[in-house]
Amino acid sequence: MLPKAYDPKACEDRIYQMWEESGAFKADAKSKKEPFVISMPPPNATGQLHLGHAVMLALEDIFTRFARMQGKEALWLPGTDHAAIATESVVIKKIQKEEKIKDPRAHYGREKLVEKIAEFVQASRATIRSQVRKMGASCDWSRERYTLDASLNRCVNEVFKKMYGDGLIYRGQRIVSWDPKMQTTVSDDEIEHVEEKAPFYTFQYGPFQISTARPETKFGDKYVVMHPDDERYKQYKDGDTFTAEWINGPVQATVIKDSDAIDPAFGTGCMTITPWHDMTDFELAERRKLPREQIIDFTGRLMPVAGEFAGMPIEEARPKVVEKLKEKGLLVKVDENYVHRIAVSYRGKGVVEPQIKEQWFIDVNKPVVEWKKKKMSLKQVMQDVIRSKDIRIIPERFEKIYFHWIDNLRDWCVSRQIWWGHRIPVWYKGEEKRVGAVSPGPGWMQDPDTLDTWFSSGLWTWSTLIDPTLATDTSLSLQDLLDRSPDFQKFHPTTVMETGYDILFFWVARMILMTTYATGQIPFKHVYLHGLVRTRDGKKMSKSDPSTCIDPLEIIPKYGADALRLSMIVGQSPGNDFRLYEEKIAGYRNFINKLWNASRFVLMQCEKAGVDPKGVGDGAGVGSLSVADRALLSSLQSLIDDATQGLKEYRLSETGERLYSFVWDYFCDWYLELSKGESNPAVLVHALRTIVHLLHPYCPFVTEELWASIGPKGSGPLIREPWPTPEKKSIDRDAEAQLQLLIDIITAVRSLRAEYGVTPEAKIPSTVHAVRSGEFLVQHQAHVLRLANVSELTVVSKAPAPRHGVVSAFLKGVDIQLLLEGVVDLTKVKENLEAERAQLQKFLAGVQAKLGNEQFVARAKPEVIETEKQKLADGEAKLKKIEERLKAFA
RNA sequence: GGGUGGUUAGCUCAGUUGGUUUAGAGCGUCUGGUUUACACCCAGAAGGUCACAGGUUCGAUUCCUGUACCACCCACCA
Repeated sequence: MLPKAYDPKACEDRIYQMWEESGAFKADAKSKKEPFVISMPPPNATGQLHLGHAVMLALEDIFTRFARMQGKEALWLPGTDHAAIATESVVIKKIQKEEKIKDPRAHYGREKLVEKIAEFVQASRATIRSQVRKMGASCDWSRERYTLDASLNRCVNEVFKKMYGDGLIYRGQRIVSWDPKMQTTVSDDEIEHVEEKAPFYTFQYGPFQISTARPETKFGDKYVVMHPDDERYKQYKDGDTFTAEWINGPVQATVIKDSDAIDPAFGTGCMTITPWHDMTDFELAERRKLPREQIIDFTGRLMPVAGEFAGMPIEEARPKVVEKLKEKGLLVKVDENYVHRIAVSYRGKGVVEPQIKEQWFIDVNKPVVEWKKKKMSLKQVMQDVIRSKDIRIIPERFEKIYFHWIDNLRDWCVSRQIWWGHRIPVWYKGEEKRVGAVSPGPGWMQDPDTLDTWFSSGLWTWSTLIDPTLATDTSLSLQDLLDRSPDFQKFHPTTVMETGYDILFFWVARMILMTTYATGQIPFKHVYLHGLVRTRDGKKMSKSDPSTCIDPLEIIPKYGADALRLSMIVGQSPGNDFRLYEEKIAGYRNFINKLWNASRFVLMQCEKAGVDPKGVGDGAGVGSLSVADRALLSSLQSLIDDATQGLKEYRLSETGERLYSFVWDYFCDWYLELSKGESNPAVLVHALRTIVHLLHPYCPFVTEELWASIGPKGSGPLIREPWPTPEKKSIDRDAEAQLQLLIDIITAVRSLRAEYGVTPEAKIPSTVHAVRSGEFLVQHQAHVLRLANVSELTVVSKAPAPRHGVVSAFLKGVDIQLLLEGVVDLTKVKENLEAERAQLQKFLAGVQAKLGNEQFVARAKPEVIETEKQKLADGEAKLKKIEERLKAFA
């Protein structure tokens, strides 16, 4: 016999091990079955799993288990990401703290530091692996990958080479966002904008007044820009020169008229430019072929051009420069309330300084990509796959956001000045340059930079499917690798990419870019974006604040992985953030326990009847069915239908709720209660088996544990069981309607009891007393019941302590319709019926109008029209019945 | 500055192309209860002008327009 409460701690690890050893997670590339593939977004190998990962794992596991049970060849490929900047900065900080080494890069040198990072990553990957298992993730560990694996590195190098050959990768002097703290370039997407209040100074610059929040960059400014239509400056012409007294003496300055760079309504309407340290200024300088000069070095200190300020860090120099200009009488005014946004590195949190550097870029506008028999740019391909619906994003609104992002997309800077990552496969010897993974010979030096981490993760859906043994054969081309890797052939494109909406641009867009280019295929058919987990107060969960932060590793032992999974899935809709807190998780723990106890009850009934639950065979020995049995079997069919349809359409929350409500509100509260009068063990077992199947993707552990007790003899684990299909022959709407009527009557009697204040001591028999007295009427919907008639029911009730007095009678086959006779208050009934008729007629007219509407019919899906027609038919039948009954009154 | 989402019961949220939902759930609150699984339970109750203002419609929480507040994203305001 099962214990009184479900204990997840005692089962989960054992069950997971059983699944893993049974080979159920392992996908077969030779299988003839339709593939279903998810590439797990690889967690950063920098530490621990958090709730964001837990949501991802729960969602993807549900998709995968459902597909597997549906008979698809399901592959869920797990892995980890080397997370270049993030990892390097974590390890450097760690060394600084633990080993008290100020500059770990200088201290250890490249080779040794990379080794140390690799060690750290090894440990972290092991932690993550065990944590993913704790969530019950049914992923194929035999195919686990890591973004720095040799075979993935091969793919990175091959793609780089191909892009270089196509002229899509180029090296150039461009303005980039430089993180002086991490000493590397960061990409546009790795920048956060933080609001900051800073004094906004206006200075006299020759005859002009210019404003700036960054006077320390202004040493080399020799151009003053204004809008060509600005009336205030119409006496100046483009190219006019003048001499202005400036920070370190007079400068020769030139007037520039430009309509793109300047907003005449802002400030004084004119500005000086600093092309080396400002994006807009850089672009203007590029257009006009203006000279540019570096003012701030790569460590964030002023260069010799600053004269007496040279060598000072920015924060120190700024007030001093202002002071000097003030002394010279050039400070016009200071706005202390000015608020602007400063760029901060997402990872290192250092203030980003635009700098001009030689970097590697991917050209997103060059139309050299072969796609659908046309030459397109990377940008165009990225737009095309979404616009043509090759890839569908869920929820759809993110498509708009995606397009907007692409419209503003500029060339992607892929080189990083850090050591942890894929080394750029380019070699130099004097002026010569070669692209390749290995040195072309003596005297060649490899580019010291590494690639942006998203370069390799952009290949994730397919680089993970390349056969690692083939990847060692350097004679093969990229196309050969794709053609000859069985996994790639079977499992690509993947089915669905499930990830947080926060990395739509970072990652999803980049996978589309890299994969379409490198393989000629889309990386995935669907993108399912989940929301971010927040605290009860709607704040972001942060590790730095443990009071608000829920750690999945503390929750799982306490409430079980199943409860955690449900709490993150039900009540959550794609693309929207959701709040998680302990009471919610406890609520689903209660549900798991309810299911557990319902199963105990079923097993007890079997024992009582001398039936072996494992011996219950589908179809055989069911015995005679009561109305309640038929109603249950019938509603199970619609449940299967709804669950299947819901999961197919990724409506996980709704489907979870439907299953929850079926189990608790229907199966437990009604069917099991009715079974206390008289039970049919075969039906009980059959129903429970179906329920456990349908719930398995959501809560795999408890259902698997129950399956061990109720599954047929000789059956394998639940994870391998086929998904239930509805049986038409079990559908019995009459039985459902009759049971519903019974439920309605019982409910009505109960509320009657409450209304007349029957003493609590009287408990259930009080219902009977009330009924027997014949004084009370039950008014329910259009029916007014005289309870004297119902009193008949008590006679046939034989249950020792009937919880629902009327129930047993029902099971004995008393025709419920009889109860409706002997109506007392005829006028009331008539009124009710008439009201119901009026409402129904109105409704039917509405539905008819809808079906008659051409626009609706043209736009609606066939199944929607079907349901509308069904509504109409049902309504008309009901109306007919009402009419008949009304006729009786005449 | 541009864009997206949100605003439904004390709290957290559902609500599938306008009507059979006189607005639903979970938690919390209150009342009553240990009954052949389950107190991680059972039976009930209270609690909502579906943010506001207009419009379309026979009918709007649902569609349209505007307003307010909240959140997020994007952008080169010096």
